[in-house]
Amino acid sequence: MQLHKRDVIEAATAILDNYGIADLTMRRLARELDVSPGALYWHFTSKQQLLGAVADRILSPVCAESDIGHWSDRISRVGVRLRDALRSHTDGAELVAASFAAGQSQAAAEILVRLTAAVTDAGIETGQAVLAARTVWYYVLGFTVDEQARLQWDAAGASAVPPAADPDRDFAVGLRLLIDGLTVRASYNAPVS
Amino acid sequence: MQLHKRDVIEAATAILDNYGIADLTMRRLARELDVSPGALYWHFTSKQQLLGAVADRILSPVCAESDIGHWSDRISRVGVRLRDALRSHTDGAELVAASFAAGQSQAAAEILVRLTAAVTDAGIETGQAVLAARTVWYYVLGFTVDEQARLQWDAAGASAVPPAADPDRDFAVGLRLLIDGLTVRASYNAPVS
DNA sequence: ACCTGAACACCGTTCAAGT
DNA sequence: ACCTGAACACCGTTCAAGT
Repeated sequence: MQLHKRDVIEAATAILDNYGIADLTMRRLARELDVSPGALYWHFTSKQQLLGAVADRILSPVCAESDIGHWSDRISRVGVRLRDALRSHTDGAELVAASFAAGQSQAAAEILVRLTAAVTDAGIETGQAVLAARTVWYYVLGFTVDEQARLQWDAAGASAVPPAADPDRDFAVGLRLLIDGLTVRASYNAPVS
Repeated sequence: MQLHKRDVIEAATAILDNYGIADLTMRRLARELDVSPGALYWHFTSKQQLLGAVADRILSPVCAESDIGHWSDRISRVGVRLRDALRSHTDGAELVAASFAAGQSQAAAEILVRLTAAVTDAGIETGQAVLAARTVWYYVLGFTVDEQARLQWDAAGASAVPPAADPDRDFAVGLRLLIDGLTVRASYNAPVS
């Protein structure tokens, strides 16, 4: 049976979900697929590129989402769906953050474009819109990396920091803070009515 | 000559500055200190703990900073000083982000406390203040990780994404966005005058 | 108390050689 | 075109034994 990119990404996602990012190694992945480690390098030029493909798979439900309505609803929706997508895979936020930093996730770039469009519709000028969109991105990724890290602490039996009572509400607080900030910024650029 | 924690942290910082986080390994560090790798485990229980100590060293100038003035100035100042501290070491942001996620940086926790105090002084209730402080933290770390990652791309000769013309100004935009958001949130809690 | 030496169980990546 | 086998140059961590 021939090895295909899709099979590799699927197997990698399975390891991630079941064992976490620390166990997602090229050798372990090859073993799971019953091939030699070198075989993976026929299909991917590096581990980073492979992880980028996994990141794109994780983010695909966010990209598939419709993008209509008021700008603030669009930002909220992307934020919430993004966090959901990350949380549906063990260490999903960490993997996506790493792939984004390495410039290996096309889907991450696409989500940033959509956030930028929503910010622009709020009435922020283009130059600042990209920066504001990134701020939202950093927030969602940072919050979720943190959230998933705390899960590991609990699993490891570290009861020093108790888990948040209502993480969904906590997440919404920061998101609203950003949207409030955008509303203020936009009002400076608004035409005098 | 006896090996002390301080020497180890100093040597680790030197490797970080000169070669980056990828080269900051326990074995490499031991070689540089002319000891066997096992010797490091007498002074530190794990690599994560050692990196946490390096993170604390990187963040120490931020903790030493005075903390007076209007709440918004205090947040700006911590943000700017934090970014400066991270940027004065190769991969500084990545190292601190990792140590924070692992719960190994005491200095990071202290900075978060200071940010929370500033947010509280803005007139935000305690529960939300911690969340808002974290939002600022995620922003500064996310922005700077990104900024330092782009430096590596340039060094590697990837001219696809041109470097930002004025990163200091770009950084200020996101910071002001957050402060504007805090002002709005605070006004809801403000006593009717 | 502090450190060495050596081992254990791994890594990512490359590449001649096979089919 | 696609993959194997084997190597290269590494990792973090542990622990008996030395001083």
